[in-house]
Amino acid sequence: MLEFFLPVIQRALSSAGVTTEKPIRLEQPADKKFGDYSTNIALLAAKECKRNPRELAREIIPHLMFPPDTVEKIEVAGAGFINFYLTPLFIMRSVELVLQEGDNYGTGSIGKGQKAIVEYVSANPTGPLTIGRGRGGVLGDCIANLFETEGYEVTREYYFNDAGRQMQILGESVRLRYLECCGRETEFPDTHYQGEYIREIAEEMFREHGAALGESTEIQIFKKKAEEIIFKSIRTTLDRLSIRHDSFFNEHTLYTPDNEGIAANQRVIDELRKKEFITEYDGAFWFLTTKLGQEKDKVLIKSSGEPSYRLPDIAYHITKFERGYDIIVNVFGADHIDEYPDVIEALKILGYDTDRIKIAINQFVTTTVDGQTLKMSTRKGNADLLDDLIDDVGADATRLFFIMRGKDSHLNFDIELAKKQSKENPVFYLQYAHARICSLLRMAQQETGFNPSELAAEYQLLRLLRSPSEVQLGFALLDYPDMIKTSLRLLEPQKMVEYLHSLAELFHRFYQECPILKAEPDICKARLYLALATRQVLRNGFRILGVSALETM
RNA sequence: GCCCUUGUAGCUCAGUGGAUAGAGCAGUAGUUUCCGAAACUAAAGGCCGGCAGUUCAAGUCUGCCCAAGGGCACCA
Repeated sequence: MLEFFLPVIQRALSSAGVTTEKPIRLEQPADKKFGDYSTNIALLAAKECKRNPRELAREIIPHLMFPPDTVEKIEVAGAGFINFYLTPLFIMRSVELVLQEGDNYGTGSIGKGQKAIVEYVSANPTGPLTIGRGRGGVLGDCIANLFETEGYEVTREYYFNDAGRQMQILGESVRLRYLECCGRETEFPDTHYQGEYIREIAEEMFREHGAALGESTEIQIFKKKAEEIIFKSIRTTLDRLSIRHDSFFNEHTLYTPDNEGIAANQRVIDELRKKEFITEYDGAFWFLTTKLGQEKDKVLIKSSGEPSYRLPDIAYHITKFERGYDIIVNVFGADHIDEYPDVIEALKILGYDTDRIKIAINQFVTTTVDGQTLKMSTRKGNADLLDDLIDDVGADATRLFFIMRGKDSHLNFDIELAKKQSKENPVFYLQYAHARICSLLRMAQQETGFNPSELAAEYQLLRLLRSPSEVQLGFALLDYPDMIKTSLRLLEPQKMVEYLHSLAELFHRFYQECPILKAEPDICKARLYLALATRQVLRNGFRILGVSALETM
């Protein structure tokens, strides 16, 4: 609806000679008596022109030129709001629009010709995915979907490091477990990976090689094998949730010299040094963040000569700019929250446009069973695994639960609720609405020979739909494209979940109040149209969220 | 001690400086000769953590305080 209203309001303002710096905003008043849509632009502009807001609003209204049969009434209300009331016919034409555009309904062109990169998951292959990573993974996947829907060319990237110290420890952990398989006594340090999966990898190696690797202290072979197996398991888990990546970026490439013999990491050091933001002391190279008002400088190259994680992080982000992305989105968990400010500062110093970088941080997940919060521990490796959660509640519930709260909220994952087959469970409620429509259409086809594809000439029947529950449902359909834009702007798929829930609710009410197959033929057809359009929007929304549209339940 | 996030109905949560603060769930009272009741309707439920401030207008912005979670390495 933004696309419908904004140009009209814009033109009215200039034709009425009203100027304002403020962006025009269109909102849906909570109370329908204040109209279907409302804008406070007169209030905002009044301040700038030092005018009475209500007077100003009254002056603007005659300049609002809407196409015929669309806006029924325009009113000034309250302190100076301009409220718009749509005609029922215009609202019901949303049904026609939805059916004509089908799977494309809701797609937009904000990102046309632009490239976006969305980075998510990015877990190093040191162990199976945890539930916390899962939330970030689903969030990232949905955000990537939203960008695609708005016409961006999207790259979904996974950044990982298979060369660092943690990976050495991983290799060492496997080696020790392997020696145990060979019947040797070992001491397994606390600092090493405790999980059962380490033992499983060791056992597999023992099956393949017998005790032959026991004499070697070289851990490379253990590390390699562990990486291979763990990465495979990570990808299998992601696959179960339909989380895809089309690019895997190995941090190691940033250490490797390019054509000119200089590694990306080194370039960052060189460039920052030119800007006088690098100093060497205590045997290490420091990024002088104290010059930016921070308490401490940050180490970029340790005294051992190895880069700290910050250096490759900066170099990595530079590659995102160099690879020509217009929008750079990073999705990560709250535990990485302190990472990005330094990266951003460094990029700013180096002259990159950091406004193009958007960060989506998701808060932690706790799981509750019977109201009891399970304390998760990676060490114990118990209730923490994403795979176990998917086994328990299924992929659809896992995905939807991860994004049905704002990403900034700590998520309370109620396992029992996720399994319930009733309206309390939002996953169920959404899918039920879809299945119910499918069932209705199947029956319509049987009993009345209803064929959706043959009705193209009968859109005028929609004007028969005038009852509140019909009009409200139609109105909701109209809202879907704006909802995508809002979700995208806020990097918040939760908005979409909320919208779809209310859409499902409106459908259930309509279904309850309006007989469909028993209505007289023309009304029956019009209502089937409405149901069909609702199903289409549910499907389109489900696709963005990665939830399956079940035909029966 | 410092930084980030959160605090809104019994519970889980929406709320983009605007109108009488909204949903869902639970609880209460209703609704099946009838397309999926796996659903729907209605009433009820509030000191928006607290105190000050900015504004014509504050749940929303600012400051301080309280509480919960997370982060504060030459780990990633």
